[in-house]
Amino acid sequence: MIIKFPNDKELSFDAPVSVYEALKAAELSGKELLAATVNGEVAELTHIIDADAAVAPLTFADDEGKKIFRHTASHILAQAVKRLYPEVKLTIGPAIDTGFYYDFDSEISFTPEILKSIEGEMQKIVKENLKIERFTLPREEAIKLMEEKGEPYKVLLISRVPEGEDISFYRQGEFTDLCAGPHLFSTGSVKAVKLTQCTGAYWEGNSENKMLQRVYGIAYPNKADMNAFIEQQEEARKRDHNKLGRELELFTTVDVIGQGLPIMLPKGAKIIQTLQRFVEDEEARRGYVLTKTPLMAKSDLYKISGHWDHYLDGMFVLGDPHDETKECFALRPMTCPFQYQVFLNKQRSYRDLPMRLGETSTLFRNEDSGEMHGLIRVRQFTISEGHIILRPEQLEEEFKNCLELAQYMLETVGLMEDVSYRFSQWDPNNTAKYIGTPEQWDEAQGIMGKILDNLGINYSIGIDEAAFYGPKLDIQIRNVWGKEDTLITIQIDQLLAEQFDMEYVDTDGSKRRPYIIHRTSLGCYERTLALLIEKYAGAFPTWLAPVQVKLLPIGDEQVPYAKEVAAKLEAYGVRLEIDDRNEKIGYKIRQAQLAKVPYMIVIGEKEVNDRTVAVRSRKNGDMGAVAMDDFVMNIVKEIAEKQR
RNA sequence: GCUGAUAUGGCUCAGUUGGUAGAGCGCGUCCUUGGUAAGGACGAGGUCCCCGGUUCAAAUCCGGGUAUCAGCUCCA
Repeated sequence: MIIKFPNDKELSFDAPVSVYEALKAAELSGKELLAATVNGEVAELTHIIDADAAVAPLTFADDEGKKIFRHTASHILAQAVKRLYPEVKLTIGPAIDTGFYYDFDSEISFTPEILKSIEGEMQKIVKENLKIERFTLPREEAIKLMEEKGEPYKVLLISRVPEGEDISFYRQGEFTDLCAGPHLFSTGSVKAVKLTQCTGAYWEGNSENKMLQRVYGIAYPNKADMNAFIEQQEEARKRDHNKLGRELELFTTVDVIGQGLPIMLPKGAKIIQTLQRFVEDEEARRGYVLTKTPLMAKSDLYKISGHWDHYLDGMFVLGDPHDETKECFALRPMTCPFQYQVFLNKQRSYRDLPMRLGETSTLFRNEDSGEMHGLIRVRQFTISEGHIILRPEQLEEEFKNCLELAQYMLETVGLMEDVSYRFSQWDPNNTAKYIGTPEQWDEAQGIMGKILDNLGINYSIGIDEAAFYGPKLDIQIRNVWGKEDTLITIQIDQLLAEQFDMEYVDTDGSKRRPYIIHRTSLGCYERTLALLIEKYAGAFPTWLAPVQVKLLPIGDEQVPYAKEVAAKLEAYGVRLEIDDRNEKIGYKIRQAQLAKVPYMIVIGEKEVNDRTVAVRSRKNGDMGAVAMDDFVMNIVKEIAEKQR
């Protein structure tokens, strides 16, 4: 048989060989070798090759290599836990993007000290350099083995494997775990390992199930790589909007106001106002008309829309919903049913369509108490909301326009490069969550899928991620920690139009049901601000910066000229501050730098006499003396063009 | 909502086995200051998250809230 290798070697073997032997023969068995691919399939080093094949080595640099490495680390964790706490029940332990975890069912909770001791035991197991051996058992024997070992979760997992299939196990030293693999050759390769935290996690991710203890860890082939990762995490922490946003005095929270209800401080409010004006102006340019609808309504409205049946838990209800004799209100969690009343105001003709309604809309959602997070997840937020009511044949064109608008917004604020798309669909097995028939869902999803494919959007599919009334295109943004959140969503809805009995008179005089696109231009401002803080580490582009220019007179004598420069800038709407404190100039500069102001102007005697300003830009450093009028015109231009 | 942790002046944190609080930065006044993490002197500022309990005595121990953080679940 002939084996091909990526280094263009082709070797011939007379008898079956292990992957390791084959790679060794091809001089590809370096110290970094972790596993391999055989004809593209991941394989362990002990895997035996008995036919022609293409074999390539896998190291930690490969995604698959990382996965195998981390998964093996999770087995070492499980082994260490079983050594120290034999009564703990094992469940599952996969590799994840940043490391690995293992879920345990344990009576005692793993405190940081316990984690430390488990980590110590793991290091022992690594030193012991235990061989990791795979073996299989028939189903019945596999169940017997796990029953003997007292692992009920493993028995459950095996019982789900189809009859007749052999079950694979991995043994390292005294420890045996049910596992599909693959794994490393031995425990000795995991040179650097650290347990990072222990938290609760539901068995099988279902909040009805028992809560297990999830131990998270990271693992690397060497200490240097691990330390580099830890350092990188610390850097990310410095950009964390929840920390930086408070330090830069953009927002704060107050106990007595409550969870998920941030206070926008003047600087944060200024950024949001800038974004909001940008969005509203751009929408007006694109044919949107402005609406302003109430923040609350009687339960009657939500009963028609379906919110009362499908979203009641998410709403703040004012009054007693069970008292029929009194009016009951609820704060709005979405704008749709309110804005539809604009369309319903009079009889509509096809000539009115598409009707593009835009509103800077404040919404209220009663999130569970553990869900709130900085500006990312809040209970009250303001979104660039809008609904387009249209004829079916206008759907594709309008959808495209919505996407184009969203992309233009993201491009302008600088978030476009962190974007991914998710086509959020309903779950036909979870019909209680949704309104409408399977036929209607198939239709709406079919249309949306076709539009997305026509546009060439590279999307993932999220099952059971749809809104209760229709499918969504969610534009996801990755934050500093690599976590994804939905920033923008564009949805196709035919069901709420039906609930509200919306119709228009078509060209032939017949009445037809419109389609509706729910969409946002730039998502909700709180979340957008959070992502921007992290994106720019607080150093916003000039057009967004709450303070665009800081004037730093060197002494009292220079203050009048500073005020003259300020007046000139302010006449053009430039946002500025004058630091006229009695401090050394170096100190003032330092303070302005900490505040991440885009431009600072040091004004000394020379500048006053020459009618110039000594400009120091955040981006370009010391720019020297510039004629005052030139500086004013340049910064005005930069702001107007929204340069980054 | 669930699991775990945390809560001390504006910020970052000390506070030893329970004996009613400290530092640095920041803030204010005055002096001094022409250049990138810090000139000097003086000063103000704390219901030690809240409510109960134990105790002669609670920032410290216990219970219940509230808020914050990490994760799960849920969501823009």
